[in-house]
Amino acid sequence: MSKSLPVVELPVLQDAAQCCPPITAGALPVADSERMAALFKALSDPVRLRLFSRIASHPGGEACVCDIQDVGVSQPTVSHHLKKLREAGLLTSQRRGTWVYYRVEPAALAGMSQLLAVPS
Amino acid sequence: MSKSLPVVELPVLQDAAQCCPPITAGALPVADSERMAALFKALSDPVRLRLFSRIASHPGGEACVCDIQDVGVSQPTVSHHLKKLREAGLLTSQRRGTWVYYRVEPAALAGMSQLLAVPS
DNA sequence: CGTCAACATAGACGTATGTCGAAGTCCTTG
DNA sequence: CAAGGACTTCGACATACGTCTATGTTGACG
Repeated sequence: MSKSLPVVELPVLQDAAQCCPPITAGALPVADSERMAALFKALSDPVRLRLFSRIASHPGGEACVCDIQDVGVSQPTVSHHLKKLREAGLLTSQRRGTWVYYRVEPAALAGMSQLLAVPS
Repeated sequence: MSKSLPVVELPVLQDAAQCCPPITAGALPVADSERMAALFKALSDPVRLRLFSRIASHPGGEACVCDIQDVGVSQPTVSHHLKKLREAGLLTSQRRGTWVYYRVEPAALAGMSQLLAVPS
């Protein structure tokens, strides 16, 4: 356990991109519902959603924790939420020197977007 | 408390439709993050997501509980999940005779879709 | 009016979640 | 090598959640 960050781990994602047709197009199979529900669960906390939005909208497409950690909770809690988002496959992280940078995993975002796409 | 179903109640929704620009466009304000997180939370359970998809894709745009209740959990649990989805503003319900019909609230779906829209 | 079917509510129970303070890891810099 | 900053991990805690069985409520129909 002396090794450092796993760097990446997209358990849910896999191929969430071409995962699912729009939810209005047909009943979602069980397996897909579990994968997609895990993604939505990652966004189901206000603090987590704000962290995600800050990273997604950050110039350069990435942000270090120090850039986004003023969200009203303690720093360990921020770290905990970022871990959840990473484990869900919504973010990837990379350490560069002193700082750890997070960026959005485009395929995961695309998967959710596609599922919730409205007919027109 | 002898009255029947409230029929509708869109607490979160309100104007979730024109709520938020894409998450990639800027940091989400606290209030918006709370409203949108509540919507995602409603979809964060596999059973609930499947119920929602069944209603969303049902011919005529609506479905009675009897049409969709075979999702592997007990009938009260189905009822509980539908209530959660309704309270979140994702569904509306209407009793007609013996059956209760659920349909998707388009504005709520549109709000989430818009928030998760990808740049492309 | 009695009965049945469709659905909702109540209550209980185990588990998951969000939060914090304290302590640990890892890298930089003097 | 010592010190400090940037994060993460650990352990504890209160609360929320998903599920069930049992019980209500509501409307249709004989």
